[in-house]
Amino acid sequence: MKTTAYLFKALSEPVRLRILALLTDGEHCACDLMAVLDLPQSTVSRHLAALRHAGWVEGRRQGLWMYYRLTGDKSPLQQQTLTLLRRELVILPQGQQDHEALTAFLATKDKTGCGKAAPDHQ
Amino acid sequence: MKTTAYLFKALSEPVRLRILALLTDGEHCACDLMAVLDLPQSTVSRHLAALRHAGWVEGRRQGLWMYYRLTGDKSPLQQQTLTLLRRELVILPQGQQDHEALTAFLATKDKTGCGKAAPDHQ
DNA sequence: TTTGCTTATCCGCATAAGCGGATATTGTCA
DNA sequence: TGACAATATCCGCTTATGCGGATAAGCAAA
Repeated sequence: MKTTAYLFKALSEPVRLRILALLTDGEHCACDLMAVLDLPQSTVSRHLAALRHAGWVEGRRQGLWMYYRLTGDKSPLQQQTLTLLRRELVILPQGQQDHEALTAFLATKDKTGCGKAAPDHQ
Repeated sequence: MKTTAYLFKALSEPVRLRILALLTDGEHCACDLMAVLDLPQSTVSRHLAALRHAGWVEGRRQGLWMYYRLTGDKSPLQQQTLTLLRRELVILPQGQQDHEALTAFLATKDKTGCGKAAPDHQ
């Protein structure tokens, strides 16, 4: 019962819901999330840790970058809850805004650096 | 997003999950819940208020007693989440214990009083 | 090894949330 | 009305949680 409560506690923060929504369409590195959420690095990292401890996401290190994605084999409760949540988040304004902000950021992003748009050579 | 988080926050407390589980098979008055949960009246009342504010349960006053039940028309997200949750809670030991404790209490309960077993006339 | 970049953790602080006894409110019945 | 029962709210307290700057740790390339 306590662990079930813990599962939902991880979903009780708007920022964490936004992160889950962003990870719905694949893995992203922490700095991309920072850019979209527009929050300090320590804050984003802390929320990612919370989601990881509750088993919602998992991280993969590749060089300097940490790539996060939704956990592969979740419990049935988690799997099904996530399905519901996904349906909910895509229709929320914030979810749509974040998604657009992410694709916009990725399009202009400097692939060699992180958390910042590509320098403007023009 | 904030309101969705608020929805899940209500589910992030073991006591509140226990209450939801107990209400799964119908409405019960607050004092019955107190007896099963074995918690002070103020604590139970507070958790019931939290569930009510988040829209998970609704109360109906009948004389002195307040009868609580799962909300009739919930949002789709709530409805579906509750379905998942129900499946989870019935297989948890605590959920089964509480359920047994409730039926046992109701069997011996003094129908005219509340929160206490029937006086033993023997 | 040094430098620089990304991420994780630490720190002090502020706010939120839980607790349970005490009190207030609401309703019943004599 | 007064006494009592059930519930809600208030109170002071403690603990949990979030915040963001500062620092530490991990990694790559010079």
